[in-house]
Amino acid sequence: MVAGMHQSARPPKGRPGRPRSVEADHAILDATRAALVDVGWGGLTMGEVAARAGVAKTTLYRRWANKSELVVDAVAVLFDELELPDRGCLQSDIEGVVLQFGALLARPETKTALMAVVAESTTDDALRERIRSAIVDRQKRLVLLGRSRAQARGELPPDAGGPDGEEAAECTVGLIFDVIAGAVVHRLLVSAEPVDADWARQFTTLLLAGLAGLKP
Amino acid sequence: MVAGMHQSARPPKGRPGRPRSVEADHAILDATRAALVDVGWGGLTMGEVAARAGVAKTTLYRRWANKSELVVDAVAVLFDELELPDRGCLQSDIEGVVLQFGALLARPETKTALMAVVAESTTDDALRERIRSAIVDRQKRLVLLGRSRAQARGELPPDAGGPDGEEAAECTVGLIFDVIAGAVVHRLLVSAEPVDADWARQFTTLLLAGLAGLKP
DNA sequence: GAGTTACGCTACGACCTGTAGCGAAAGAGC
DNA sequence: GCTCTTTCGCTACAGGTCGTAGCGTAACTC
Repeated sequence: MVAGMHQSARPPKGRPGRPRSVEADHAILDATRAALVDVGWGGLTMGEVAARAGVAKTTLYRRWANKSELVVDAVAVLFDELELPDRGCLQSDIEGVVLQFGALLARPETKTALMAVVAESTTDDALRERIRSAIVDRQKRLVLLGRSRAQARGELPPDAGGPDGEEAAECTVGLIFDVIAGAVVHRLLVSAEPVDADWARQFTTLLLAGLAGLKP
Repeated sequence: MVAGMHQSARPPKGRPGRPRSVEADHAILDATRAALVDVGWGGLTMGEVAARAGVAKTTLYRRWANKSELVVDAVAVLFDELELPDRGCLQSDIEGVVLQFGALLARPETKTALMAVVAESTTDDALRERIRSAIVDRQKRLVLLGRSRAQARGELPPDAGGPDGEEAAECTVGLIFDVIAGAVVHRLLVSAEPVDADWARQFTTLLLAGLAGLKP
């Protein structure tokens, strides 16, 4: 389990009253993922999650306002398993993380849930913020790490030292993140084709060399 | 209006019986888009669409099996407006289409609907096929056109003539499509930041020159 | 005119949502 | 131990949506 929980309120302080059951938390999130596998986002209901978790429906509503927020927390922990392997060169590092991300998104829970909550977040600002803090922003670390590692190896130029250097670097990180994550998501969910070693290599080559240098 | 309709069955043949009302078709699709703007995907109901269109709810169900299929047809026509401007060089052509695609995805109808139907399609094969034929495949023409135009200009190498040349070319087109569409979608819907001229230029530069040549 | 199909309307059972009220359980502080 | 506070499971509920069935009527073909 990772440091930060994403729940609405986190009362495990030394305050009076019966504390919230941590087992119930785990049971609910596990049940949510299991139900997503079986019935998908469209068929998921709060009642069924409660039944699977062996918990009253009211308990769910005491912690999450609706289905979307629950599902975000249920799948968020899966994304924390991602890590950047050190394979010695930037190309291999990127291929590795692309394959990991592809494998994660190929799982039925994440596949059906991620796009759904993103869709819902277009009309729900609180949900978008929750997605950002619980999932998206946490994964930018991979881009930052890979970037600094490549800079240390001399594969990428170091950060510009100028006054706007830092801002430009952050902007570039966002761009790279959108390109990598976007391409993998689109390949898997829209084009519905697998993210395998061949595709990862081809994509990474394009990312590193560009269209101009694609066919040497 | 574009050549092919995407409806389930298209009976305007010379067959007996009362023909389906074309005005009802348009009214329903218009009402669907309008309702998407007002209430978003989550708040959209078949009953409301019917009421807005001035049509009985049963009429909707006679043509579309569910909300997802209706929405796919409602937004599909918007994507046919995309076209590849001829601005003289590959970089400008790509920037132009990226900006167009970004503007289209920034509209509230498409923003809230596209991800939702894709999410639903992960557990509904018929829906995925409908999305593919009504939206996705139709836009690959842009990549193909831009590619052949760039080849004619000498900006990209011509198709390999070998036995696997055609297959490799098709594979590359798919890759480029996933990268462009994926990056724009991710930027707009996940990162929730605008696709403006600056970003389009930065992204296109990365796409053409690659990470290696990003900061000259 | 006969046959066929689409339309609007109403009604309906099944389901999901989100909330309220209750008594019981599980902690903190004294 | 005792009180206070909060959570828990349970039941019940109003409101809304889904998708279908049945009916009489409208529109079109042959």
